[in-house]
Amino acid sequence: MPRSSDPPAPAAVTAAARSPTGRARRNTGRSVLSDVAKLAGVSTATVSRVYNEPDKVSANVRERVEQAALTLNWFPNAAGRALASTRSHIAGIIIPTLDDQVFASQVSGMQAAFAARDITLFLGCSNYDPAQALVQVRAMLARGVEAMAVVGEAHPAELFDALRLYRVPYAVTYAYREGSPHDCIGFDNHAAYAEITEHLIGFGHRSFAVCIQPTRDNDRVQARVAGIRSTLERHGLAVRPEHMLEGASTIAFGRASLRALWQLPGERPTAIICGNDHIALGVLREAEELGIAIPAQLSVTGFDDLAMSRETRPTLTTMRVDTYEIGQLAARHLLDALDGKPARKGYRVPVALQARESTGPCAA
Amino acid sequence: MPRSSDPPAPAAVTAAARSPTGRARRNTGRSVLSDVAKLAGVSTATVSRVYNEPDKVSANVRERVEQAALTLNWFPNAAGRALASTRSHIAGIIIPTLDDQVFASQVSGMQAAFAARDITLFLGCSNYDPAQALVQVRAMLARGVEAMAVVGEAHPAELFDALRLYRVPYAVTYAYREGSPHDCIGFDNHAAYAEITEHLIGFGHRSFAVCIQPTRDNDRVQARVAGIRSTLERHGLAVRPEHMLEGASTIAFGRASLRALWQLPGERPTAIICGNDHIALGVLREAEELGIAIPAQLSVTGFDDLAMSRETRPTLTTMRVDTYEIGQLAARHLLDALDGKPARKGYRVPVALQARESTGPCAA
DNA sequence: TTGTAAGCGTTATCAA
DNA sequence: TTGATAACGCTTACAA
Repeated sequence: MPRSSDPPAPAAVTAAARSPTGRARRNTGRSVLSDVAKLAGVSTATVSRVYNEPDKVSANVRERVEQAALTLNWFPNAAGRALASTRSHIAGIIIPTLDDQVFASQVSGMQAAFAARDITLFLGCSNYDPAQALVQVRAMLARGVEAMAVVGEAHPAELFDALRLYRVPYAVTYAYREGSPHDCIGFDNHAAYAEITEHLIGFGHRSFAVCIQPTRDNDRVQARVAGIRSTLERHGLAVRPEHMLEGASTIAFGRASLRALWQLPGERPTAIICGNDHIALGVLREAEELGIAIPAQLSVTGFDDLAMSRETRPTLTTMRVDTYEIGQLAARHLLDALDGKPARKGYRVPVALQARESTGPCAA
Repeated sequence: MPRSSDPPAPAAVTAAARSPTGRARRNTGRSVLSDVAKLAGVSTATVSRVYNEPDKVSANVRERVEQAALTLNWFPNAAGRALASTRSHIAGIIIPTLDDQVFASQVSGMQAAFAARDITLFLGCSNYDPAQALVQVRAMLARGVEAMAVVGEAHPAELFDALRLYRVPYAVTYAYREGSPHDCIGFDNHAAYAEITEHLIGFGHRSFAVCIQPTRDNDRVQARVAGIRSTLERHGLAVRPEHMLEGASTIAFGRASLRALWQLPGERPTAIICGNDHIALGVLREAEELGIAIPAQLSVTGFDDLAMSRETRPTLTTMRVDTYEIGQLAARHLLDALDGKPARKGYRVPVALQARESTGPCAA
């Protein structure tokens, strides 16, 4: 066989490299397992064992093989390995976007936990588009992922169907919902926003505005809005339609929202519940500009507890969530599933309200 | 063959599934290409063509194959495909950490650009540890990545040797250095900090402090410090050793640094150059606490131009870098290399100084 | 345009 | 403990 690592051979070999009807052998310059076997004077099976079941090989042989591999600069090819075994050592995660720190750190947590078990992570971003998420999941299945994590439940049924059809263990992250058909690893968005709402109602607020991310195709945000609504309802309250604003999770949206709310005719809200700290920071900033006293005239809440939120004047009341931990827990949950361990249905990760200066008694 | 998708067969088949000396056929319940071929009544080659060179197949046959694939719920297995062709359709990127937005958005840019060409991205985080970076690169090579991006040049020689040995096109991102042996796609850290320093010198500052990330194993930060130093030197100036502070890129480090600097005996700096906006935001915040007037008493600069930096009082002078674009450019550069297009040595991405309120004339 | 069959680099079964 | 070899699921050179 005309391998680069073979001993020098007559030119005629080139012709012999062609099999009767098959194609010519490719010459990549890369050594393969059989080269190592030849150099070490053992069979391919033995070389394989050295790397997969080392203690089934005598120390002497093992050393010879490792030496040979080193000289030839060889390491196992993952595609070949995946094909021959049933394991790909690949897991996948689909997140909406890396531009949001909460998802980035979730990926970070999964990555670390999987790496400790020699599993590499395929990353896909759906850009909040269910269709893209489905495409990405299909691509990952084709790549033979052994496990998958997807953010949220708001995905096409085909997505979960495919995962089940191919028996790939998966977890829904970031969101935890009682009664979900999936293994959820995250927090209860509904409860978290109910808690925020109660916190404000406790201060005597009765007129609320909400500045939040787009609800479309986003079960987490929908749950949050539902949490706010049902809590208010229990107190005989509701958010006026014109006080319900959806937009990007940016400082700019927060600023624009407050300005718009303040220009509206009629009664002004005394509390604004924001979809995250970026939006809330924008509201705080615009309030300063408009001369609105916080919390005297207006209470503001965020979500995520960015480092910045402890530093603003006034400091921001928000909810702390450990997304890195969510990633780690999800990875461990999936690893357990791969190990055939009895599976828990999921984990509810706790959130912690950080009551700070931006919320206070209602003046009105 | 005992495939789940095969027509019902006599029980005897189970025995026949064993080849004379080989192992039994695996029964995964998953259809494979040959199942599709059988169902469509064509050869395996034809099925393959339908997906790889569709116009070499008659419309009639193509339709039959696609129908069969649909019924069997089949799609090509990436490992098999990678093994048979020479393409894996995988690229890799190694970044220090996802916790820093600049790297997260770089990954985001690469991901998008690669996805448009049907290439999936393997993600690795080195946690600023050269040894981990090397391990990750090796893992990616084993997985058959077709191209790689690594952040920065400060990596073990073996890392780049391995990449070259296996002829995997790679790019060094985030940093651009004239005369680098690698294809660099990023900005010139040295020049960027030289520009910041000149900006401050132009305001008459002569006593500087630097609050920056750890320089160890980090060529980008080293280049920044060198940029500051050489610029000062040209003006006969230097940073006193006690005014040179290294630490995490956090608000907390910024705050602690300013407090420490202000407690130091001797002449105080009139300008502080920070390694990024987080640190600078901390300095700004602590200055407010300590009653230090900015920029009257002290000028402060950041780096990265976070959205927040436009919103603080005073607003922060900083440098804008488009890291998402760096990711996109890197991906395109690597795609060009894969396409065999004439390779540019790299790209120098521009940075733009955002002169804002936190810098001004030196009062001293 | 379509079919045949070797070959991609491993693992795993069975026999020695 | 080690070796021989089929099989993993696909692509591709060549023949038809």
